[in-house]
Amino acid sequence: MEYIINIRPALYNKGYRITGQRQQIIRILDKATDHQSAYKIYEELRKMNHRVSIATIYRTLDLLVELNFVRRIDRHKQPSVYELADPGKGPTVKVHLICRKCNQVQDISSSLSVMFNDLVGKAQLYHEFSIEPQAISLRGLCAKCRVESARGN
Amino acid sequence: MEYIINIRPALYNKGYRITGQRQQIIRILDKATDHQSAYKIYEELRKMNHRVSIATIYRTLDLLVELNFVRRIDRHKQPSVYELADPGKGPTVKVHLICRKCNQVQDISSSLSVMFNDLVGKAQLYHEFSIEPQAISLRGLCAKCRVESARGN
DNA sequence: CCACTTTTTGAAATAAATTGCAGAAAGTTC
DNA sequence: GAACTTTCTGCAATTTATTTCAAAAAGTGG
Ligand SMILES: [Mn+2]
Ligand SMILES: [Mn+2]
Ligand SMILES: [Zn+2]
Ligand SMILES: [Zn+2]
Repeated sequence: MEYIINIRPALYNKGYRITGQRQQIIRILDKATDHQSAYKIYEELRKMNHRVSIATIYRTLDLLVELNFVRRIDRHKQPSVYELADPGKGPTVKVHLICRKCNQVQDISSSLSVMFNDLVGKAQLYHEFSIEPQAISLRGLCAKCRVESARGN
Repeated sequence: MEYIINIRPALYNKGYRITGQRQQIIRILDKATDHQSAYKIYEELRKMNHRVSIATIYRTLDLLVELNFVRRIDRHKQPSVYELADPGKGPTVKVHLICRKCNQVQDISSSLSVMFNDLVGKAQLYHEFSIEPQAISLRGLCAKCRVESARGN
């Protein structure tokens, strides 16, 4: 909620401009309860009669990901989806389970999430590679789809 | 080495056909010491006067990934690269460090790799989600690029 | 508010990845 | 190996994502 309040000065301090488009895009992500694709954000804004191009959505999401305000969740052969990263609050790496059949995106439990973070921290130290807050996508089959594909189909 | 020997019967048993294109693509992956992109494989085969289309390369890689013979390493804004998965040999999930500046792909140490695998196993049990052997991409800055971006530029 | 510099934007072009479809090749049965 | 069935391939079309570039907007300092 009111995430825009935190991002605005952060953008400003780095010399990025506070444009209407950027604010609207952040607002959409902030209000959303589920993960959003670039195109979904685009449609949403057009519905509200805001003037944006899809290119701006992609560029803004790229920027927010680079600044670690947003995580990109990569689904193969499906458009990526995005979520706010809430820096400061807990683990920075979030793990998602992506079903390769129904494309559903599921968050991993928070305790496992903490363990993943610890491990990523170790990898960072060992390899002297600064890993950035982000989404890890684990692909596979969800319980429902596994049952379905087990019995034929 | 001679990886094709293992894949051939596996394909056959699942009703997939052993085509010249598939065998050549597997051979390229097998001989390669580094990670290969679809286009690189395409060029390689054309150089050797093999008749293939880029669409077939993509389709074959998709198939091999689905059958867990190959891992897809996703790099954002750069074509994905691929490596043989060597099922049977050790951990099934491999973690890669991808530098967002120079796009270099680095393998994680094998001991950390084992730890990641254990954790992925736990996630699989807890969420009743069958996670498939694959590549996890961790994005960030490699040591070299971090130094460079630290001093201006 | 005006003049000025720098960043950002939309629209269109381009690039990368995917898909539809008709012909070709693989596998099967005699 | 001919006839037959099924899968696969190449090509072209399409979709999705990215980039280019001139015009617009944001920020700065009168
Ligand atoms: Mn999530
Ligand atoms: Mn590797
Ligand atoms: Zn599913
Ligand atoms: Zn680098």
